[in-house]
Amino acid sequence: MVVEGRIFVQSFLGKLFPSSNQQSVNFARRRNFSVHCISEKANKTMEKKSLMWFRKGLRLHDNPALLRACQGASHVYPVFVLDPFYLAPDPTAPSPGSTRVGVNRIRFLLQSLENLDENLRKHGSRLLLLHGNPTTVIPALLSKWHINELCYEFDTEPYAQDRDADIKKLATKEGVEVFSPVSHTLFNPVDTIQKNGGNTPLTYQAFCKIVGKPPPPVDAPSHIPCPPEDLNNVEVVAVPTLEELGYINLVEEFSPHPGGETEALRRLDDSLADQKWVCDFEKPKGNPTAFIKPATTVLSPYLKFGCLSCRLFYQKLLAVYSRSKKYSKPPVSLEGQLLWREFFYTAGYGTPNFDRMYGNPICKQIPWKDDDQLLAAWRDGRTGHPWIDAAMVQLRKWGWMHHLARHAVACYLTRGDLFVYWEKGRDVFDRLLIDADWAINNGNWMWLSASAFFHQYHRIYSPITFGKKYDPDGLYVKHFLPVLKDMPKQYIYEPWTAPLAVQKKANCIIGVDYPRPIVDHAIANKECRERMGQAYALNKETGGHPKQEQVDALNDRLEAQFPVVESESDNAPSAPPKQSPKKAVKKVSRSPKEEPSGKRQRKLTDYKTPTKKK
DNA sequence: CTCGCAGTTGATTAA
DNA sequence: ATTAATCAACTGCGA
Repeated sequence: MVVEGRIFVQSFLGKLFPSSNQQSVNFARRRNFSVHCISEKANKTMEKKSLMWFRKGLRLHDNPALLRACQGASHVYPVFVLDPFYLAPDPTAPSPGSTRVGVNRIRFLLQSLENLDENLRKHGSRLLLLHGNPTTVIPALLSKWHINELCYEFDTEPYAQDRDADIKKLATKEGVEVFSPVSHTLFNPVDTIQKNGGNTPLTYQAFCKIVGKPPPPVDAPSHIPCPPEDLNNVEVVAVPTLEELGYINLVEEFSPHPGGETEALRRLDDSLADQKWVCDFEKPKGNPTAFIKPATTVLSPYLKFGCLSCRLFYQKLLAVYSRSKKYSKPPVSLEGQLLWREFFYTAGYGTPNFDRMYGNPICKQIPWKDDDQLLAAWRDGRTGHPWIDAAMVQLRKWGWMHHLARHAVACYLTRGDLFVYWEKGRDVFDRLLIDADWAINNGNWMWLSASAFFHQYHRIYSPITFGKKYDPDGLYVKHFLPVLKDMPKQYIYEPWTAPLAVQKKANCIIGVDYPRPIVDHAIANKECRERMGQAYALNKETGGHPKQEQVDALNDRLEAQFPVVESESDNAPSAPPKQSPKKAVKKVSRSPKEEPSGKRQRKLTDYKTPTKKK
């Protein structure tokens, strides 16, 4: 994959006019000529007509593909192709959105497109929006509009690589010159891997040593030749509204982060204006429960869609640093965050099957559970652990949560408590996050599940104490889980420990209005660590590459060691769980003997009381 | 003033 | 980019 990628990229970045293609050579001569006589009444065939294909990179600033499209062109056609599969409502999905994407990210995309159109119109141009599958639409447009240059930003994701390879092949065959520069990332992952002797750097340190300084951003084009009035019967559409796409009666709270280049640049300047905050920034010290004013820049969704150039961000950030004698450093600094992004892009580009466990050479092979009930409880914010559930509700409603909240819920789903496949959690994030980014999301899920990059599987975030240490009053929980808004703060992270009278007074009966915890963390995390220990041992024995049968066999042994017991009558003092049968409380327990709820209850009651002993 | 006790803080460590 | 247990060191306070 790496080798193929390198050859592929060099073939169109290194040589602008592949000599193997006679038509391109001819075109190159014509184009050089046309630059000189552009103002003359030149023959129509000498005109350069460029199609600027937007995918990510939804911006005018630092957009080398757009800049190139504009150079010496008589017409530039700025195109975005809306894929109906990406947009169409899926009524069977667990939350509003299409099969692939939650409604927040669709909305963010539509806002970004609207803003891109506005910004193009300020230059006398406009966005040409079409519905369809880009693999068929783009080649059709090339011939309909007699395009002779196709420009788009290089994209390293596997889906994009395949799509772009097909389109480039077709375009080149038709004599269309293709220009596809790197501008979504600071560095070209191809170069970085090459600099590292053909090996993908798999530690942050190694990566940082290799890369050096990124190139500066390029200017926005000063002049954008407009597309002609006559589009040769090609139907373009206005940016649709959510309602027009079929999203009606949406009741969910919307993301407070609107899309668009203009908003991105405003937020960038806002964030960087506070020099002290920028220079003191240390990611691990951020407060994941801060939600009115988040503890980070929240520029990630703008970077994901390319509303904001990471190179502009980097340049402006270093300008702020240069005005200060002291500032934080990677990996924890803001610069460090941009480098983490690059690190995962490079790892994702250079690693086969980066988005899977099987067939992924850097991923520990672990017999995770394929338990849809546990997964659904986690996904829908009804694990019974308020800190986890609040974070998952924030994800669904806002399409965003703080990095450390992502750590907490990812750890909980995988190696910390539920032991469910990291790929299942990855899918949920990929659908709901407005900043969902293929490389970063997969990289972080492997990190948090101790499948790759990070291996200290004993380091488990507590679903009770981790949130509490940042927000002892539980304001974050109460905002996203209003059912708990009247629960006294000493019980807010463990409401099942509240006496029934307290639950009644708070209008929240545990097991009725809010679920009981689906696992006892004290027991579950112990079991998870045991499972991880055995899985790591198997990986070690087999040189890191156990066969699938060996993983399955270990799974069978672990299932025998840790039988799943359905809870019988729940005679805890705080009322029986009624709710739907789907919510059957599953307990993870070392042995059935430990099951009596009296004993379990005592363990779970281990919280600090404010009362003093005498 | 000192002692004992209870409770806190911080470093260390094992899981 | 962890937590909980442990222990030494320390604090506050009443006797």
